This record gives sequence, C-alpha cells and structure tokens, in this order.
Amino acid sequence: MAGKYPQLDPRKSMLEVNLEVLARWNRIGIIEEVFKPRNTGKTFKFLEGPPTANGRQHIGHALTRTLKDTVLRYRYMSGFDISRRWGGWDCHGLAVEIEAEKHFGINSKKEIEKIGVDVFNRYCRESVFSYIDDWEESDQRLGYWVDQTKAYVTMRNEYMESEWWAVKELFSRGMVKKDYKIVPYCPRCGTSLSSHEVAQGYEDVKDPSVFVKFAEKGKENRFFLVWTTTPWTLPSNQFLAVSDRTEYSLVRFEGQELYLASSLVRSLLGESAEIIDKVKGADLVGREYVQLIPFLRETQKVFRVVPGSFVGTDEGTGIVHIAPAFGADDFEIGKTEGVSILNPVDSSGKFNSDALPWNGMFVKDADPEIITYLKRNGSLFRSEKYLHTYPFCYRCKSPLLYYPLDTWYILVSRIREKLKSNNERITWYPEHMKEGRFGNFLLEAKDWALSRNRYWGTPLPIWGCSNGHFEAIGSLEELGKRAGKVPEDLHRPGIDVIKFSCSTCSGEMTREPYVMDTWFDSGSATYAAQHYPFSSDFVPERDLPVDFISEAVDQTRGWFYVLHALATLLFDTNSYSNCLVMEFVLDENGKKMSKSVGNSTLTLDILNEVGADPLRLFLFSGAPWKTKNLDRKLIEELSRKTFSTMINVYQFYSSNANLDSYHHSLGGEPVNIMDRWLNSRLNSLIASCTDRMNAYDMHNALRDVQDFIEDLSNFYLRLSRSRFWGGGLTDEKKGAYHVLYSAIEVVSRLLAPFTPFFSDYLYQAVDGEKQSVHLEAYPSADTTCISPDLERQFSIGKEILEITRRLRQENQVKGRQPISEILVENESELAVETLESLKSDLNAKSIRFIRPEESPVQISLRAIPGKVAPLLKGDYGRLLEKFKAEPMKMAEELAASGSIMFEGVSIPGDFFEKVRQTREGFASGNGSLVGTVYLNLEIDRDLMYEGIARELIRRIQVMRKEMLLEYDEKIETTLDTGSDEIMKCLELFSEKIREETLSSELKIGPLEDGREWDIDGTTVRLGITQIPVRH
RNA sequence: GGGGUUGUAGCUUAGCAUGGUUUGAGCACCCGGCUGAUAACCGGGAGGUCACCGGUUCAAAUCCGGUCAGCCCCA
Repeated sequence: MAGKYPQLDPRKSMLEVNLEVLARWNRIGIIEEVFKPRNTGKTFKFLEGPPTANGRQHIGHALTRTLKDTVLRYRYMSGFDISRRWGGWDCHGLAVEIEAEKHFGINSKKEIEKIGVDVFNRYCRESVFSYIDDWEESDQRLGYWVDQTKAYVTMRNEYMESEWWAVKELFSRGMVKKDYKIVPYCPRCGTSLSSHEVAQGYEDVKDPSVFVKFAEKGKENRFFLVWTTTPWTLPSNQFLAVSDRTEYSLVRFEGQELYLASSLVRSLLGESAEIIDKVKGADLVGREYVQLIPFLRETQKVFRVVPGSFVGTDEGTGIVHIAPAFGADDFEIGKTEGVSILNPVDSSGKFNSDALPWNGMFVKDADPEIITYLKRNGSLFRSEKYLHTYPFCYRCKSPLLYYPLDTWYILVSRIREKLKSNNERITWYPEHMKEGRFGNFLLEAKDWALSRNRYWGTPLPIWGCSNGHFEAIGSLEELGKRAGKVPEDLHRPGIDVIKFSCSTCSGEMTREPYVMDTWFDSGSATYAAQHYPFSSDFVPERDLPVDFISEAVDQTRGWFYVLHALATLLFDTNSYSNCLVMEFVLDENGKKMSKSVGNSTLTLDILNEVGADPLRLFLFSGAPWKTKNLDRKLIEELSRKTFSTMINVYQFYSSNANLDSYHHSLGGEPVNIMDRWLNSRLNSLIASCTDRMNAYDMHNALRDVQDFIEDLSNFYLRLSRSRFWGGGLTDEKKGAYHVLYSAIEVVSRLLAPFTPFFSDYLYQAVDGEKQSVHLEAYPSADTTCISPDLERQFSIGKEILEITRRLRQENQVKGRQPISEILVENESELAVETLESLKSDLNAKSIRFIRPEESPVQISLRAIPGKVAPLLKGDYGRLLEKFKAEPMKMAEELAASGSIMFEGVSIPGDFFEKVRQTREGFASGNGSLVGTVYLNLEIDRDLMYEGIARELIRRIQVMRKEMLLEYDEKIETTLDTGSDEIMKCLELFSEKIREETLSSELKIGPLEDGREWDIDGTTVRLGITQIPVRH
C-alpha cells in the first residue's frame, strides 16, 4: 500500500499537539534552518522592538510576538530572505534601577552612592536578564521564531559606542544643546523625565485648591485674589500675572476689596459681591504687592503684577501666582524680568531653607501646613479639594515637580517639518495613526531631553571644562586618543573618572555626569544593533527603512517616535515603512491588566492552559488594533472550529484513502463538478489570502481560511461522502481524493503563519513534501481553476439545499423521506451537474426550474387594514370572514369591476393587495440569492416505501458501526417483522438495502436475538452477522 | 480643556472608503432533527430603536453635524 496515512487522535489536546510538534522541531533543527540566510533575491527587512527581560513575559508581549512572527513566517514562505530576524533586549533605564533599589532596600540616590555606583550597576547588569529563561521558554512555546543568539543588547559597549557616534554627530551639527529649563522631575528618582515618559503617568487626583489674598502695597484692605493647586510653591512667589486684555473687577466682598477677572466674579463670589471698579489687565500691570509668605529674602524688582499671555479665565481667578522656579511659564517670566530665582527646594523635593518653618519637609507634605499658616495670618480666602489630572512618575508613582535643571537636549523641534514629511512615507495599520495620534504628535514635537541624573544607562559622551567648553566623544578610539585610556566597561562609574584637557583652553574636562534617556537606546536599534558605523554590516542607504515593525499603541510616542526621530536626524530617512499598531489584551471583564490589580496573565500560564495555536488563533480574532478581552470560551470555540474540524476532515480523507490505497502522489484531475467547485473555491481562497497577507490584513486572511474550512467540512464533505465509499479507485474518485488532499495540504500552508504547530502537525499527517510546512512556499493561486460562475452556482445550490432542509423541518418531512419534486423559481437555471451533486441531500425525485407563471401558487386578495377598516368600521370583521370563505369569488369580482361591493359599500380596488399563496400540498421559501423554492409534499406509496427502506438501511448501518466493522466488511442481515408495509417495502427495495449495507444476504424470518427498532410506530427486529473475510 | 479612537443580539463579530430588498454570521440559550466525519452535524426559535439626536437624500448602520459613553493620548 502506497504511503499509508496515519490516524490522528481527535481527543488529543492542542497543548499536547503543540508540545509534540515542538519536540520534533527541536529534533530536526528546523528553527535553525529557517534562520539561515538564503539568496532569494528579495529581502524583507525586520526590526525587533526590544523588551526588558527583568520581568516575566505576559500576554501583551505574546500578542506582539505572535503578530510579528506571523508576518515573518508569511514573508519567509513567500520566498523572502528575512534580514535581521533577530531579537533585541532593552537593558538600561529607570525601570531596572528601581528593581535594583528594591533589591538593596533603598529609596534614594544618596543611598545608591553610599552602596557604590559600581555595586549598584553590577546588580543592574545582572538583573536585566533575570527572567531571560522565562522569556526563552515563552517564546519557544509560543513559536516565536526570531534568532535570539543574534539579539542586540543595548548595554554592550559596541551598542553604546554607536550611540556615542550618533550623539557626536548631532552635537557637531549643533543639534545637541545644554539648557537650564524647567523640566518634569521626579524627586524620588532624582531625575528629569522626557515628555514621552511624563505622558505615561497622568492620573486623576484630588489636590488642595486654595484661593489666597495678596495685599496690594499701599492700599488698605485691598487684595489680589489668586488661585493655586500647589500651595508649596507660594513661598517662592515672585510675581502675579494677569492677562492684559482681560477685564478685571474690584469688588467689595465680606468687608474687603478684591481684584479678580470680571467674568469670574459671580461664579466665585456669588451675588453678594459688589463691583466697585472695572479695569483692564494692562492697568494692573506694575502694581506692587506685599510678599505673601515673607520668609525668603526679598529680591529686587519682584512682587509686581506682570502680563502673561498664558493667563486664562477658565479656572482660578484670572490672576496667576508666579514662582519662576516651578513652572515653565513662570520660568520664562523670571527670565524676562531678569530676576534671580527663589528656589528653596532641593533635588529630593524637600524644602532646604532655614528661613522656612517647613524646612526639611517634602513639598507636597507641606501643603496642609502652609494652608494652616495662611489661614492663621488671614491670607487664605478659600480652601477646598480639587480633582484634576496630575503627572506622576510612571515608574515609582511619585508626583512630579516642575523643576529647573540643567538638561541636555536634542533640538527635535527644529525638524518638525522633516518629521512630518517623512511620516508621509510610512504606511500605518490602522491608517488613522498617520494623521491622527502619531501625526499630531509630530506637529508639536518638543525638544528631546536627553540627559538623566541617574546611574544605569548609556553614559552621555559629552565632556566639559570649567570655562564652559564642551566636546562630544564619538568612539572608543577617540576617547583613547584624548584620555590615554578607555575603561573596559563604558558604564558608570568607570567612565566618570576619565578626564582629558580641553582642546580650546586646555582646562581639565570632566564628563557631564549624566546617562542618556533609555529611549535613545531603543531608538538607535536600527544602526546600533550592528555597531554602525564601526562595522560595515549596516548600510543606511540599503538597510533603511526597514519593511516592518509592530508594537502596541503605547509606543506611539515611545519607540515609534524615537525611531522615527533618530532616522530623520541621523540619516535623513525613515526607520520603517510599515508600522502595525496593536491594542492591548484586556482581562475577561474588559479591564486593563495590571500586576498590582492582579489580573494580568503570563504568557507561559496561558500557554500551559490552552496551548500556543489556540492562543494565537484568539489573538487574531478581530483586528489587532482593537482591544480584545481574554476569553477562554472564545479560545476554545475558535480552536474547536478550526483544528477539530480539520482533524475530522483529515480523518475522513485518510481512512478512505487508506482503504482505496490512494496516495496523493498518484495525482488525479477533478472531474466531478463538486470537485471542480472545491478546486475553484480553494484557489479563490489562496488568491484572497495572498492579497490580504500582503496588505497586513492578517486577521481577515485567517477568517477567510476559517470560512473555507467550514465550507469544506459542512458542505463539500457532507455532500461528497458517498462518492468516496466503495467502488474501487476510479478516475473520478482519484480526482476527488486529489482535490480533497490539496485542500487539506493548502490549508496547512495557509495556516502555517498563524498556527505554526498545528499546521505542521497536519502537514506531516498529510505527508507533505518538505521536512516541515515552514519550509514550504506559501500557496500560489492557479487562476485557471477559478470559476466565478461555478462558485456562484454552488452558492445558489447551497441556498436551495438550506431552504429545502428548512421546509422539510417545518412540514415534518424527514430528510430521509424522498419527495417527488422541488420547483425553483429563479432567474436562471443551474447546470444539471450542479443539481445532480446536491441531489442526495435534496432527496427529491426531480428538481425543476420554473417561470413565475408555473409556480404552484394561487393569487388571492388581502384587504389592507389601514384603508379598509376605517371605511367599514364594525363590518370589517365580516369582510374578512367573507374573504376566508370565498376568496376566489372576491378576486373575480375585483378583476371584473375594479371594486368590491360589500354591505352596500363600494370598496375601491386599491384598498386591496394581491397575495400569492402557495397551493395546498406545497411548501415554499425564499432565499437571498435564489427566488422561491417549492417542495411538493405529496408522498405517494412508492415514495413512502423508499423512505422506509432508507430507515432500515440507517438502522443496519448503526448496528454495523456498533460492531466496529470495517467499512468494507460484508454481513448477513435478518429481518423480523409483522408489518405488511415493511414487507411491501422489502419487495421493492431489498436489492438496494443489500447494496448499501454490504449485506450479501437479506433474510426474512423470526429472530430470537437481534435488536428491536421502532420505525414511525412500527416494530422491526434486525440481526446482522459478520461474514469472515479472507485476507 | 484639546486630539485620536470605538460604540451593530448576552458574548465575539461581518457590513461602513463607492448609501439601495427584511443588518449577515458564530458562540451561548430554548425547541426539533440527524447519525459509517459523531467530543461532530442539520433546521428552527428567541434575542438588534445598528449608542443617542438632528441633517443631506426618493432611500442612511453606511455620508454630514452635534450629543453621550468607553478606551487611549495630550495639557
């Protein structure tokens, strides 16, 4: 027997299947095989977005990885050489440092320095890969095929050296500048945050909201009313700002005089406030006031009202308290007014001035005390809690302060236009990212704060001398030349001791004591991963932009942005040309997963629960850019519909092919119309999948395959089953086998990018040519096999079948009972062959297409209630009775006279509508593709006997099955009954019964044993015995 | 406050760029059937104001404007 197909155990779980296939992959080294470069002449350029392996992999990672993996598998099967199918690891940053702090049980920079930066960083280096085993196992089990042995690692010297090159490049172009600016600052971490980091930490909180009174100098009992949500900044107040165009009122309220914006008087003070005077903001400018909290030394030119364009009247009083140390707008005013800044707060967010009663307190903690102070000395006007969104450190949750710091910037705002025009060349999935979230962000791109006052990161390669000269170092070689030595590890603290003399003034240059924003690391992945420009492996002109990247939507202002910014800055090109943006996986209730809430799901856990392929299938249910709730029932359903159905299809194929000694190497041409249809349908599927996959429309490609599987199983196979039974291996049957084989084999290939384990399992079973389905080519459609007409015919045929089934059900005519005829009223007829193939399930002696006038209907009339009832009022009921009694007569009357006389009233013709009524003895139904289908329900005696015969056949088949007989084993059947009907049936159909049940004899006679059956109320006893077969 | 996005049955969704019979499916539920693929399968039922309001149009789930709600992003 040529190539016996194995039997698959349908009870085997997908988890088992996955593990089994994984073991095989490892045995045959298939993964390594796929990683080998190949010269196919076309390259697909990929870039992995680097995660950090200092925590375990969760289902969100699994989603990105599945998506990327599917794209890469598809491209590989499509003949691409995939460049840089490598992993990558993000190693630096605050996240890692915070874990390290936890490890050491510390909470401040002081403590880190006490432990020693070397000790601290050594721990960071180790901890970065503390969960690498979990990641490796998760990836393996998930089937994520990227080469981790070649992964880029951002903490390696080579990687950092490339970044140094980039910094120097930008520095020498004047794109990197140091500036004293107000920056979002985390007092706990002691470092500033970049705008994209701040963006991740907004939360709704209740803060104190205070209205305070600043006394105007030289005026008795007259105040400026001011509002703030940060009382702790009040000791640092230096100015008040007003909008010079806004109108302000001086009001008398509760025995005092207050200035505030006119538009806010009523909402803040109510009706009792008496307006004394109205002035423009500009008139207030220059007025002086008494320092509110007089502890800090008064500087000159302060405590005045100044104009501020940013002052609004949406909230507050229209008069804004200005503390230049703690706000960007405030800072600008301080600069414009040329005053030195009052900053009584140290870098850990605590007051550090002896002059203040709150010295040593964390500023936010001092808020209530300051409020109490204000209340006591009568400056507090009103105090309440105010709900607003406030930024917190996205890592440690401390409230951020806006704080003046020296910071190194990349002047990204200068290249906004370029960023925008390069964005035009990116294809985004979904499309709206381009003009929407990403595009909008580019329009207002801020300068990129590059420096961080931290420890574990790529050191900023800028040195400076006491004369304010700065130099950037762009390579280890350069550093060696300048300093005479290079540390073995570029990280702090080793690099901090490297000094050299200034090339301008010969003064000693020390390194600016910062590390770089981690986002610079990941944003450098394009070039730094291959040690550009020190190695020639990476060639920007050739290797940029990469074809495809994908991450979750949170990377819009993260990785997507920094990649884009750096490619534009450094190479004047794009980093990537296709970007697929995913949404998150939420928990079963649609809530965001988070570790702290405890509803997050680890990749490995869910893999152990359901297996990789079911999970992957689920991750492709619906568009990747829509959130999905983790739904185990859905996973199970998808899995069953896809995998179990295909297993069933395969089982059918294999068992029959084995019986017939058929192997697909024998080939076969589809002759039967059903086979030709399946072949057409299959090739249409390939064509649509190819288009969709190319357009990154993967979830719809998968859905197409799933629809095909449904069709294959529940239409093709259901109707074709009998053609595979018995009768030897005819040419037609060979054709059928071959088409069915192709369908299974092609499905295994179409599914391969999505569900790599199951596809290979199926591919092996069906005895594919290659060692693994993943070495196969993606199927290509043979358009000569596609016949839209044929597919349309079958769509209609399918509908006729469905309507027939429905009508049978409604009229209690069993599927097994043959009926005399089916009439189809349709615009066009179906080919005889098409109908022929449906006939066994239609189970009718004839099926005909008819014109409307041949339809078994009678036209009757129906009174339109809305019209007739108002006319006849109470007599309406009797009209209906008359209609029921003599419908034809009424119709004739209307046809003759155009109206109907009833009880002396003439009812016009248009008060009636024509109704087509199906004639007695028929049932009818309509479809969306096909017109009306009529079933002739009259069952004559012949039909009835044939129906009984089929009932008998079915019972015998059940018994065969219960005896576990092989499909081709012969039996001897005995039938015992007292029913004349059944005897009569046997007279007519015993031959047929014998044939269908492989009974060499059908005896009639009394039976002691056997089994008793009830056929529509008639009792029959049946016995079968096996006839031994000679092998 | 600004920007983006989503809203179709209890759940998962198709349809929406190019308006056109009654908004299609699957799951779950209920009822019935089938039985040589059977941990399948087939038919039916119930379940939708296509978030809401308005506009354009002969005609709107679809186009336009607004509102509401969720999510994300920004201040």
